[in-house]
Amino acid sequence: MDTISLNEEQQKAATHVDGPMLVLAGAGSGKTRVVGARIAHLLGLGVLPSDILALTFTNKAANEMHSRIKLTTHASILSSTFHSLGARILRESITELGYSRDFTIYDSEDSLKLIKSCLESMQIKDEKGLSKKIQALISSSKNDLIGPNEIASSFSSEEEEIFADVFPFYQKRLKEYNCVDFDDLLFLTVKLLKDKTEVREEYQNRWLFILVDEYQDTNFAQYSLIKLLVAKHQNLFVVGDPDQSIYGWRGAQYQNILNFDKDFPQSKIIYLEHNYRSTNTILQASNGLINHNTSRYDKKLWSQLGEGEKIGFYLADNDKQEVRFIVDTLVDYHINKHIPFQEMVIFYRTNSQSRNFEDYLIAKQTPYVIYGGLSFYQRKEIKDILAFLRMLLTNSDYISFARTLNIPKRGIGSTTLKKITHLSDQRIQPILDLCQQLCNQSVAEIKLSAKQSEGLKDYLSIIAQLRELAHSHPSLDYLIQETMRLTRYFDHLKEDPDSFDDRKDNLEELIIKAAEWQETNEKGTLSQFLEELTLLSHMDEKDKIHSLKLMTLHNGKGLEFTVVFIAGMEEDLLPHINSKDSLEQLEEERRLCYVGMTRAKRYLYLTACRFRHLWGNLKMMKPSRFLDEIPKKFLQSFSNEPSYDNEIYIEQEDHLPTGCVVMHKTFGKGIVTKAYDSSLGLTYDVNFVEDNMTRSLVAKYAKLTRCF
DNA sequence: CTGTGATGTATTTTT
DNA sequence: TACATCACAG
Repeated sequence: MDTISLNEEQQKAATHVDGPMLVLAGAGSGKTRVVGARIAHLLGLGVLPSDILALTFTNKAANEMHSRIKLTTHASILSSTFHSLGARILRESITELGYSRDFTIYDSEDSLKLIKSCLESMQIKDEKGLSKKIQALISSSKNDLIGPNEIASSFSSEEEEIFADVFPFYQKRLKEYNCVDFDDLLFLTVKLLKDKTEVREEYQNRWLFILVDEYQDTNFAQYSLIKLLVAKHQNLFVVGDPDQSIYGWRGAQYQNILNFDKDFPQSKIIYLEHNYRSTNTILQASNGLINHNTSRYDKKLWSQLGEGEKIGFYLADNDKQEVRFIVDTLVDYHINKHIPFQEMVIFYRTNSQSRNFEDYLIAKQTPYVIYGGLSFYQRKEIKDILAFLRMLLTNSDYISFARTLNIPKRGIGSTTLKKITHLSDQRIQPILDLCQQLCNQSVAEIKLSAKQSEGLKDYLSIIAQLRELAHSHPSLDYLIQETMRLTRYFDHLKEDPDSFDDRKDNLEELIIKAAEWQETNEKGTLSQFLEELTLLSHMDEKDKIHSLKLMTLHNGKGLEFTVVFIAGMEEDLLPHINSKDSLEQLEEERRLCYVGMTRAKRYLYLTACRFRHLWGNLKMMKPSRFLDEIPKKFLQSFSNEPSYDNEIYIEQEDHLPTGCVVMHKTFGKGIVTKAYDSSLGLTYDVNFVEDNMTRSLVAKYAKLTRCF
């Protein structure tokens, strides 16, 4: 890669060789190029590709880095996510911790199921989302490197008390099943490196140059992993931007980036402030916003790309209108300004906001991709088949066992499953071994009906047949087809005719993906295939070209688009209602907005609604405070003026909840039965006491007063 | 055991 | 709204 087209600061970073370096890279300052150039520079000096490790947060970023280097230098370096690196180290050395090397990786869904089963065994009722709260507590505990036996003994809530009991139990079960969860990939790896000297030294010698992208988003476990790996050679090169730290809720500590010079006293720091992406308007508006954060180092991003267009602001009456405005505008840009759809993005705070867009995009026949939500590999039918495949590699993975046992229906329901689990747990006997035993001889604790016994035999025979097949190294796609054939999976799917076609398509897609994977990974094993799929994220799915993209603001990090829309710029949505408790959280919301804005190259639009459908109700929204924080001179309003007096309308407290008692001048007392959005605006159905009639009344015309 | 409808309950971001 | 769990009937 040529370093000639780099600016002075970029060059300094790219030609750095020994010792720790921090590159504070503002949005759009060309950090990807710098990292690529620096690796190329190292290789040019004779550093071996195998000496270099590049760490990222998503597989997408890792793959891009890998191909970038491959393209410019023909060298193949190890470019990996933190989690994949953890998996790699554990596959080599986890026996030191008493697990076996063929462990299974549980995704969040699997681990939640395990937590639920732990709660059941401990006879704790899973109500009010307890299991999910426990899951979050376990996750953050592991990310803070606090193990199940190191939990503090004072608790601020009942949940925490339960968590303290469940965590050790959960972790014990994971080990018995020879499984690790996502967080274990970091937690156990750090534990391994900390506790086992030989293992630590081995990995400290393996990579002589380590690069980390998005350093501001590292949590304590990731930070510790890095520190352990570079302890010997100290050749650490990190890139990041504290203003783009948006994963605090997941344990990320942007202080890691601010403390870099203290952690690594010999370090050099480079500031990249020349922005090559956005117009000055977009940049200054973004700066104006982020300046409202109190705890930040001042940074002055500048651009030479000229002033550009003003930032568009549109205040819609309701969410439907917002969607129409955004999509219509994007289509207009496509047709009249000839901007390709893949250069456009719609950002929003929460995944649920994507639904309205999807409906309208389909209606308008506009090509789009939604990132997030349920990813391909999280779909029920895919996970079912993958769970069968997992059973070929383990006798003890209870979650996959429980998932597959009754497919197709064998008359073995939850009661029997519980009995089997309980006994397997008591005896510390792998679940499949116990089932084998149940088939061959009678076991006093569990009596099976003839039908159940037959069913269990059938299940075990399917697993045995597939294992034998797998032994003869068939292609993955054939193995998957055989799994579906033997389990008569399509028959199972036909029980729900509505979803059958979709699910069948997805499974066919899975077969194709497996075949493709096999082609690119000739020596790849089933175990590697499954691991890779588990560690994929939403962003890793293939780009659909010529499509406009929809995603949450979180998923926008690291991307850039010619046209950017940020929808739902409303109080309680952005900043999100759950993030308003503390200044710290509020500032993270502001950074999130900043990240969204700085994705834009040329055109940026912010939109908000006066009313929005939220969990089945119409709710009045206030424009986001962030809009006020952007200097007015950069904004241009496209808002439609409502026919009624907006001021008065806004002053109105909130809309009337269903079920509340209201008074009307002519009809008297009534009860609100429904609130909805008609063509005339907010409308209520009111059932009046006097004549028991329900009338529809438009809020802005009918004067309804609430009675308490 | 399994399927059904009622009932409750949570709606932030994800490797 | 929409999803998950629960209670109950077949």
